[in-house]
Amino acid sequence: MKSDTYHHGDLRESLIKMGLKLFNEGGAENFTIRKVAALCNVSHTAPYRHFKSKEELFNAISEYVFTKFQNSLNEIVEMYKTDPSERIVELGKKYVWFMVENPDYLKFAFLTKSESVTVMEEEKLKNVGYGTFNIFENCALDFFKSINVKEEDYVQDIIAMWSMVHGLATMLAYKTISNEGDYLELVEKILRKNLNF
Amino acid sequence: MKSDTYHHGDLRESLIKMGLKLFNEGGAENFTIRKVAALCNVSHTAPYRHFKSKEELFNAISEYVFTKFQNSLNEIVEMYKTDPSERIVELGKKYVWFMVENPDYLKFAFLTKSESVTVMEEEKLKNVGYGTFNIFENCALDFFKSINVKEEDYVQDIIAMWSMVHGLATMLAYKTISNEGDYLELVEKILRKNLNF
DNA sequence: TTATTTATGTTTACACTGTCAACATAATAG
DNA sequence: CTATTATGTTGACAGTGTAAACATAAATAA
Repeated sequence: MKSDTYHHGDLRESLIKMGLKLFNEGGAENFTIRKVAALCNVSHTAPYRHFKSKEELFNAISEYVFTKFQNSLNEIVEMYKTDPSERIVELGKKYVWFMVENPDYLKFAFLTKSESVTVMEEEKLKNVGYGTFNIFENCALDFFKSINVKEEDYVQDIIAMWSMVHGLATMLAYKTISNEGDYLELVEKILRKNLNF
Repeated sequence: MKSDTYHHGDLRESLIKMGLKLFNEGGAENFTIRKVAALCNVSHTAPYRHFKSKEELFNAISEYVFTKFQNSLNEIVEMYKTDPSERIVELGKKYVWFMVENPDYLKFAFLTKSESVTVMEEEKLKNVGYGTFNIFENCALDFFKSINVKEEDYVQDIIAMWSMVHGLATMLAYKTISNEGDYLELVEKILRKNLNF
């Protein structure tokens, strides 16, 4: 695929991966179009043939990361297909695990500059947000059907459950609470106790 | 206090407030030392007499914001001194309210670039994080004493409760879930139901 | 095949950024 | 009053995002 020729061969993909690498290594400040280009052995304006702006590259990376995240969650969904309650716990654990193990991925994909994206981009970001939320939502609905819960409480219960998972994940990832030791055990205990299993 | 003289009079304070203003208006990209200086009617290097670097100004703003946040929470703590359970709910509501109403404050104070701060600064950031957590923790302990909860479950229960509050707050602030309508009512319902009142 | 269009990359240029060094002025201490 | 210190300004520099003009390879039409 790659060659020593004038053309790179797969620059778009490389830019995304090198951009992510820079991000993970040195944070947002290290994420520079010119550095990304240099890492791809390409002139500093070459990226503009593939992305209209730094922000567009950023959004592409965001999409790339979120796809990975969602795939990771969907693996769990498949794996525990036959056990709705176990699935909820494992999904929560996976969610927390991914955030803790990839804090930079999410720091930038989830939280950074959602205020400076255009309306369309914002819509897309919201969707990836909804994406992971929806995966959980569907599993939660399955779970609720498997036990006895009043229909009208579905939405609030789902929000409550996911809030806890999401809150745990962000606090652990950002070290608001310590994540030394076996944090997954902590997560599991908390989920089992509070999700009424 | 202010004057038309060579010296500004209260530049440090002004830099913090104008920096915050820029941040809230246009996000991180709008937060530029030179713009902050311009807003204070001062040359573009004047800020360096008060802050060693952009990051130091950033941290000062962070501290300023978090102090406000904590004061806001402590008001609730005082107000509901005699009612431990009500206090928990109101504290959670205030937390969510502050995050939703000031998403940019927190987006930058809470989440941005915790990877690029020095060890000492990181320690400080963690402390402000612990700060709000501790306010809640103390109230939660009061509450647990007022009802019957096994001692050994304190820690996990507190984490669970606060995870939900924090998760709700971030999801609402970042619009992962819609915050149209009366979101505080939603928060209150969820808290009351899940905090076993 | 050859010729032309399109996709992809490079060079150059510009305004803007953070920050340093040298200098200027005001406030304060002796 | 004078010297020191705190605070501000000017000018410079390397690094940034990005637009314009140019170059080359690849794809397509003839």
